[in-house]
Amino acid sequence: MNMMGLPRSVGEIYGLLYFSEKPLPMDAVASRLGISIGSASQGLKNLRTLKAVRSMYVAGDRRDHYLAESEFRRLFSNFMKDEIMPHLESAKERIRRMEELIDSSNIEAQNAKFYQIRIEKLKRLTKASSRLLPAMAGLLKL
Amino acid sequence: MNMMGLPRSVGEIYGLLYFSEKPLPMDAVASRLGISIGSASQGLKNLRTLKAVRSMYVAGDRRDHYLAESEFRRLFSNFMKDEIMPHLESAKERIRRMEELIDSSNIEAQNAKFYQIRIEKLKRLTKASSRLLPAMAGLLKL
DNA sequence: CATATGTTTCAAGTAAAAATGAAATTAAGC
DNA sequence: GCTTAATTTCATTTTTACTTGAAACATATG
Repeated sequence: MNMMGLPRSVGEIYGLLYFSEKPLPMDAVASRLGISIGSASQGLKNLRTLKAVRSMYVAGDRRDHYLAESEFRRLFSNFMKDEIMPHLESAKERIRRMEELIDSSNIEAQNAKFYQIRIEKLKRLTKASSRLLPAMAGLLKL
Repeated sequence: MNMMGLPRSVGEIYGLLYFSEKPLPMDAVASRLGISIGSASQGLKNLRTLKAVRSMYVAGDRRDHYLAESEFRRLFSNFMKDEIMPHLESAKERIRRMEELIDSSNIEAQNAKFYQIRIEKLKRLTKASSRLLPAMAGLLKL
């Protein structure tokens, strides 16, 4: 979770649900972890957005009950699609703009050459990432 | 850098050096980025630890001069080796201890079964990660 | 060796992120 | 449609992370 840029508490919520056979209502999560229901609500919202948990109906109980997505392969591929890929695309866009800037401004030939080489490396990196990262999800045969 | 758990300023230092043909002394980095020399010193220390920059001697100048490592493949594999792999190992260790705990404590058979399945998934994840992540560095032919 | 220049360290200050708690909103059950 | 339980939202507080600046340390040079 830390790697995914989420607070510790969100990791704790996921961990609790991952090791719970029954779906848990929010108040149980909050009291078990000793956090406020406000935090629990926000944390669960984050996890729902990532599709790392889903809420389900439990007969005879008004409360939402939460269940962890336990297929890491699916977690990973969702995260890739929703978080990493958009970043990569915006990186590509920024690199493109940088390139234009260098072409249009009158930088000395030697410096321009250097910048172009560095930009080329960045382009190769983003390209390789776009290729490799989605492939990884496929390789994760868990 | 964010993904690697480093502050923005460290990313800025690396970015500046990445696009500098000449190695830069610390005070140039600090003044160019508008940060204190204390921050610059710490940031460069971080980057040196990651082998993302190296300092070099420049004739006739007492100051250390810094140059960015521009091979992403090398950056990636260093990061993998020094930061990711140790984490993975400690994760494996924690999983092992969890397993022992379940075996030794008298949990009802049905629950124990559930925990074992979840732990099995974690083990497969760490195993796959140990296999895939280093392989990625090799695939990064940039 | 003394001085000046460059660098690191770290306590204190500042900024950013996360948690709380209570008010607002939603919706279930009667 | 009213009541009440459940949940969300958000201003405030708390915590954590980052930056600064000054002192300590290191090292080159005369």
